[in-house]
Amino acid sequence: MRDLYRMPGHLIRRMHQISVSVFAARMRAAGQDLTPVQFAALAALSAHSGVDQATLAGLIAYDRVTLGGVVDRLEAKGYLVREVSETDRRARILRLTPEGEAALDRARPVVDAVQDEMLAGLTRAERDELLRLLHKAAEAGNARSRAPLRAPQAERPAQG
Amino acid sequence: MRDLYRMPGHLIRRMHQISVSVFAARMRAAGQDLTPVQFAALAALSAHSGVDQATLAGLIAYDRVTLGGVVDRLEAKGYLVREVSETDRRARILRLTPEGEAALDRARPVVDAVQDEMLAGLTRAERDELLRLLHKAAEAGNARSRAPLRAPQAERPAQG
DNA sequence: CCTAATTGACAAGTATACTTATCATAAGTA
DNA sequence: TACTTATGATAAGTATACTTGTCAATTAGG
Repeated sequence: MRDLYRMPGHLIRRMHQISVSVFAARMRAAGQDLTPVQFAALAALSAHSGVDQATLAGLIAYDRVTLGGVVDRLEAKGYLVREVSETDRRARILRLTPEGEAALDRARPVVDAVQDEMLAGLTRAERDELLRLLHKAAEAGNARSRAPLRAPQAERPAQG
Repeated sequence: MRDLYRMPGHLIRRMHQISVSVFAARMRAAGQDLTPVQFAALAALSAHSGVDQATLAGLIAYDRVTLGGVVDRLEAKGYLVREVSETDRRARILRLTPEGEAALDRARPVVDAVQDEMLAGLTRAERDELLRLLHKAAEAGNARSRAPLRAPQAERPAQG
């Protein structure tokens, strides 16, 4: 069997762990209080205001049940509001509040810095190549995930 | 700000999600019941029998508290035993049972198959390059993780 | 030797990230 | 229209994956 330390699964998990750790550290240093999924939800909601929870989950590739809890916490922070849809009373329509938009704008530069720091060990060319390979592999594996990405086609072309 | 779908953090998370999903599906199909971290713990313990929990956590780059719960569940399954160390009464020495060794041996080929399936969209050359880049980035980011890898130097040379 | 700092393990709390099941509502078909 | 299926949301349960705090035991320094 191949060495644990050479397994794609192990290395992906390590990079995810590093990513989450750097994200938390940078957010904390900036005096902000958003988790990665909370940021993703705010960003997607800003671009697609008025979608329901299930649609938002698809836009950022999260399980609907998981996203329900995330939305709970964002609502508690006053960053978004839930309204019952007028056309489908099962659905909850989500909208950012001005506070939510402000929190998102504050977070954007911090999140950009996180992306650079987590790949600090790679040259620029290597980062580009890693990004290309991850994008290709993630696209190919989308259906194998429990929560496939369901984004507008225009936003996820086949190659980066 | 760069597109969410092009962010390293997002793509890493997606690949992790796909990895975990494929792992669970393959394990289930094989009639086995191990999670990724449980497998990693068994594999590391098989190679380093008799280490304590904190050392095992370092060997697979997990938080000590998290690993405590993992070990609880492996103990409940009868895959390992905990003994108080004779040289340090704070420490719990871990050893695989024959059932644990058997479960590990059954899992190995399944886990190997998972590694291939999660990168199904890439050519062999691309997989090798992705692995190299992930290894390099993970090594560089090790200290930025909350639970750095503390493996014997011989088992993690700088390049794969 | 004695105090201080460290370490191994665990408790409690938070936040994902899933599972299955349930409920209400919608949409489809006969 | 009646029946069936599908869907949006939530509840309950499991398993990470961390945080801080506590306790006991060990080690290091003076």
